[in-house]
Amino acid sequence: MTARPASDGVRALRTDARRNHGQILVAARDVFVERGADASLDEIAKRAGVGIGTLYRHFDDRRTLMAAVVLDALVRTGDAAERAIAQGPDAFGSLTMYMHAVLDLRIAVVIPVLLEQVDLEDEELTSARERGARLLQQIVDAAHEAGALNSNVTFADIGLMLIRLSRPLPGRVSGELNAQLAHRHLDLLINGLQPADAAAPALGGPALTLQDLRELEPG
Amino acid sequence: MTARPASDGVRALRTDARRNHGQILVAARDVFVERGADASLDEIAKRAGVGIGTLYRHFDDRRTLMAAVVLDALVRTGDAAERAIAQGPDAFGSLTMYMHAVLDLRIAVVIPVLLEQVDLEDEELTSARERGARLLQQIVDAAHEAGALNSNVTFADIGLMLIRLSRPLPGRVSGELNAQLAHRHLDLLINGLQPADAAAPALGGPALTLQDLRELEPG
Amino acid sequence: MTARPASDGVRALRTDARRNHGQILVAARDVFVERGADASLDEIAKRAGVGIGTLYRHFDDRRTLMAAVVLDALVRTGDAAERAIAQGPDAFGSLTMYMHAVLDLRIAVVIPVLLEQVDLEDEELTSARERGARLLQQIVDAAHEAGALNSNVTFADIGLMLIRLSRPLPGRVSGELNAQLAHRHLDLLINGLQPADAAAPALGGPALTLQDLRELEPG
Amino acid sequence: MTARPASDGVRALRTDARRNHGQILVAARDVFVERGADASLDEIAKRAGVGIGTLYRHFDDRRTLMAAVVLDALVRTGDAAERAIAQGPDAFGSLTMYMHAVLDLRIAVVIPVLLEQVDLEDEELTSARERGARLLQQIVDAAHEAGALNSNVTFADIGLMLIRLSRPLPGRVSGELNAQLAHRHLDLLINGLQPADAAAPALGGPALTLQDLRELEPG
DNA sequence: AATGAATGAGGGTTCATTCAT
DNA sequence: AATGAATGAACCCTCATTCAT
Repeated sequence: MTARPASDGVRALRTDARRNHGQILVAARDVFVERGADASLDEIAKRAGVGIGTLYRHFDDRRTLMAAVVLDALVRTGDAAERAIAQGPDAFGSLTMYMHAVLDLRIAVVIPVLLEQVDLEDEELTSARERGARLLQQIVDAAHEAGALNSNVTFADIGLMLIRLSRPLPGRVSGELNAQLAHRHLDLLINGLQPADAAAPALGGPALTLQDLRELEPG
Repeated sequence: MTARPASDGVRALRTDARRNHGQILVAARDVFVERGADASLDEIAKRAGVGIGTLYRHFDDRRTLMAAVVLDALVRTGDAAERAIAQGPDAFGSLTMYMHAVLDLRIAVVIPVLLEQVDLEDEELTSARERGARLLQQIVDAAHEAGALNSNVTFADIGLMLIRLSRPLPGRVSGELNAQLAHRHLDLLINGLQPADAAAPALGGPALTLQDLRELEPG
Repeated sequence: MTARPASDGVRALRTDARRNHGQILVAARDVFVERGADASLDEIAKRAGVGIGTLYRHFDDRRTLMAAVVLDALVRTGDAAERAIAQGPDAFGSLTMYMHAVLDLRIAVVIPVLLEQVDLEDEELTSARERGARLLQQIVDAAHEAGALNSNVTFADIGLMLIRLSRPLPGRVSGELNAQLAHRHLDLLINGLQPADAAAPALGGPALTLQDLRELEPG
Repeated sequence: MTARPASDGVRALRTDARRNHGQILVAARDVFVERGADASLDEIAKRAGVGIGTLYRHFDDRRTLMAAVVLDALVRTGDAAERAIAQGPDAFGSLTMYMHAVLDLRIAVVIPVLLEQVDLEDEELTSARERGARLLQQIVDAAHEAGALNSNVTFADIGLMLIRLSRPLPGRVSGELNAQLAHRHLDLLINGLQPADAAAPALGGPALTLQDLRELEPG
């Protein structure tokens, strides 16, 4: 009943492989966020500290790797939806909590970046997408029923605006600032541009001036 | 009144060159919009009906070409601002008119696409940017003074949201639908998510369902 | 008579190893025949049901494996020669029996495929080759002595024509058809192109038309 | 009516390009014959004295290059058929003249080597193939009608035997020797293995001994 | 002795840029 | 000034071989 040495050996190897798998996934996510969907796989391998061949052993090709990164992000997004449903103070509160949570998942930025090139036939991916969609639909429906959400606003509007807000802004915008601005602009969307009634909270995130903007740009 | 022969020759050449310059610029804009910032310069040259060498004679390199395309778009954006100031019914009306007009400038989509890779040191570009910024600042200030715009909302918020809204959505979204959704989402931003008071207009653009979304996706 | 436990363990391992050795050899022969000399060793290992590492434990490198496959084919070819000598109706009959038998050894196709890349220094290989050569020489000599074989035709002519006939034809030619055509063309060689005297047997194998040929081709 | 300088310039450039085109084609033919259909395109480019990019400018990809090499060979084969028809002493003489001529076209060896990987949809290729087939069919028909060719022997038999005879033998066989052996083995095929009647000519090419063969082999 | 993960060189292909004409 | 051929670096991907377990 005691594990034999050989068995130990095998397990150790698998541990290595699993570590590599994880490292590649993390590196891919980071590099895709930084460099876009065209990032070099060589750079990802280097960042993960493995050879390019190892990357290919773990992921059949570029699209497979992208699909894995997207899958990871989708699963986490679904989890966020469940938390928002469970913990939101009311229907509209769940909706805004969900939207901010998705933006907090820095991982989510890869979804719009990679979605274009990924194989949606993949079963795991499909089911993660459907779970996420189902949960968001549920959140939207609840907000509609509570009369808290403009009845014109659909599930797709929420999803697409999250994609717009998740995308890193062009130029020399740091990840940190990107995240702050995403939340600020989400507040803007929630409140609308016109002056809020007294109860509405102030916008979060930095109120950039023209000068600030200029300094962010590449050159 | 009659030009001398030699001068004719020179002037004729310049005319040719100018025509080529314009054709390349138009082709570049179109190709960048269609294929993204990574489009092949060969394709642009072909589309413009010139050799790749001619393209390089007119634009030192890829970034220079991109800068020229962006400059053109910025100038048109500035023009739109002037029209919105002159023609808007009131301060807030000028602001919304400006924002919709920028989205209408299909050319504007190249700004976010190309901005990342462009040399902002360029003098013409800088001055076009400053003119545009000055005019937008003027519009924003007027709306603030009229008490029609949430005082937290800055010039940068407006500019960045326009960038977010201008970007083509990922997936199989046609140019047409992209434009409609941009306007719809701008309305959303203007009104906020919560139920509007009776006076607010309905959202424009298509109210997509989950099913619609799915059909747009690649795969 | 009872083996000691320790010895059992060792012998058991050797049995395993021997089984693997054989499986790899069979898989290599099949894969080389199917995919040509460039076949991937990974595929061979998979086909043999072993890890690639195991393949390399048994065969130092690609050429060693090829040499082993060739050796096996050479041994069988030698056996066929012995049978032809023993069983042929007469000297010329032994020769034709031998030639058809070699073509029947589907294994023989690997000889021309692999011969280019194999290390002929190998001792076992050399001796198998010499045995085969000796036996064929004996067959040829007998046919010459019987006056049944054109005296210009040498051992090498026979051997090389067998190589030519064994090679799979290019294009979408099935293994089955390849075999039939090899035999047909051997008959052609035996009889010559000109009309045979009445006693000569008809050609075996399919008489392909131009149309048949066209359908065999890739594209 | 005198050519203008500019026109000269253009023509000169085209001359360069045409020279490169030809050089690449020749290099490809040689390298494919030497190294087989898997030869590295880099080596071909190097042999032709051009960069790899130049090779790709002239030939879209590997298959296109192969198709061009094959086309060239097919055209020359067709020409040989026409000459054999015009110059042969009689029907059977035209056939043997044709067969020897095809073997003389060292170029023809690339046909079997490359045929597997080439796009037969190509129009030029198709028409060259059909011309060649038509002419060979005509030669075969004439020989049949003259009663000089075994009536069992079809067009396809001739074509396939030429493919078998054209293929370079495996091992360290020089191009020169390969050619000689091909002709010798063609004579063998024409005459058959059994002793010829007095009128038949002796075999051409070297009568290799076992020892000769051994020295040809790799190792 | 077996395993299969890791490696990295090498091949095909694309494309920005240069340069001879 | 226009042309388009040439170049070669860079990228994706495959596979023979090594090595830790």
